[in-house]
Amino acid sequence: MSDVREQILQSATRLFAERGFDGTPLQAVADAVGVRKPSVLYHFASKDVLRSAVLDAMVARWTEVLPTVLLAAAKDRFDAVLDSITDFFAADPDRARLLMREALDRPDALHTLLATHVRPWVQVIAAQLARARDRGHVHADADADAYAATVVHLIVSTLAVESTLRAFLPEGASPERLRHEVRRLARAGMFTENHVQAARGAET
Amino acid sequence: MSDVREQILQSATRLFAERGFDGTPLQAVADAVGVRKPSVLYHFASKDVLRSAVLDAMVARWTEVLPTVLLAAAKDRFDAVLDSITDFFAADPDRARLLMREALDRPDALHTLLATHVRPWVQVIAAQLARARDRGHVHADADADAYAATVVHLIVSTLAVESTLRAFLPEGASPERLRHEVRRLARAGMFTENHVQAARGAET
DNA sequence: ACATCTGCCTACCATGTGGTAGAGAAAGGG
DNA sequence: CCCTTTCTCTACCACATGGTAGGCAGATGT
Repeated sequence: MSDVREQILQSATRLFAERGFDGTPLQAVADAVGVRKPSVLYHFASKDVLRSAVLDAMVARWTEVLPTVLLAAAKDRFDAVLDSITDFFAADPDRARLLMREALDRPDALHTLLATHVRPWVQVIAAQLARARDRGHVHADADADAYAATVVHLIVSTLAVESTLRAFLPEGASPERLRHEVRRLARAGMFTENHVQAARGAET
Repeated sequence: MSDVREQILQSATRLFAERGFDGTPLQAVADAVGVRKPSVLYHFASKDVLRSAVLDAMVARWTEVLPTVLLAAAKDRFDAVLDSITDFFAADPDRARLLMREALDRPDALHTLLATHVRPWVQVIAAQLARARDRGHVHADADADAYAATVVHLIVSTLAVESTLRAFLPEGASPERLRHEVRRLARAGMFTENHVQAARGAET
């Protein structure tokens, strides 16, 4: 495909994530790419089409990466699943910000998109927890579906607003502390005391 | 104060939370109140002033409610603190959405605001955890500051995008399951196995 | 009574917005 | 070689936006 089209998608993703859809004029996208506004509208018939394309591109990369997550999950290695999700969004925080913005701007649209493309994979985590619970490794009162949803949301939303959250940490603290604590919370919410250690390096 | 001024603040809060600042023309605020656009600009010199006023009003209510939280914290009742925060944002999800939007739109501005007005209170939670840890009631590897920041963020962000998160739950599941699981995660992240039960109803 | 102030209005303006029309360069295909 | 297709451009449009100017009714203080 055209190189320009790809650049537009890339710049639009960044700008939408940073300033929001309503806060980003097409002119800004055009400027970022180094092209005129009508050229943007040549590749994407309307601003709304561009928005969909940006989202679709992100979902596409997500479903491209997910087999890895699934593979890890198949081995029942909890941390590998957590890492895959974290890495995907940490690799480009625009993704996390974009998702949060969509959740706020168009909850229904994102609800549909998530239910279709992402929910099956989130349920992998839920199933993992349910299996482990049956074996008595985890908290008996855990709600598998809600747990998986909450943990994924916690990872994504924390990465999305990391810079703001640092307001609660001592001056100059590294954001690593937040990410580390998110992992600890996710583990502590799943495994009972005796199995936290075991889960860390190897299997559940 | 003028009744209209109050109504403008109220409508603007709701609209900014729902559609975002950039997605809300002053005309929409005026319409919601049943007044002409210049009247809005009479009470608030510019749209940006209105934005600040909306945020300030929310922070004001927050610091109005917080003595209750502090009181609860003074008694070291963990759940009471959790409840106070949850209730404040659940009472009006616009607050949660507004905060998340600000975190995305103007991270630096919100960072400053939080560091000034909210951080002291979040540290109450951190201190609570630190104290309990010293007594051996909680996970030894917990990062008090990061834990408090993460838990507060988890509560707020979950309420902000609750409707979207339900995409991960079975059709027709109640959002209560999410809120419940958030609580369970917060507890499990703080207390060691033997003390979770104790913390639930009474003291740490 | 008068002047002043408050609060809301109508009318207007400059600018920015998403989007269209249509010309022209470049490249490929017969 | 010419015709068509692809892509980008200039020029433009209708409209919404944040904001201003100034008038006008009613309350208030003297």
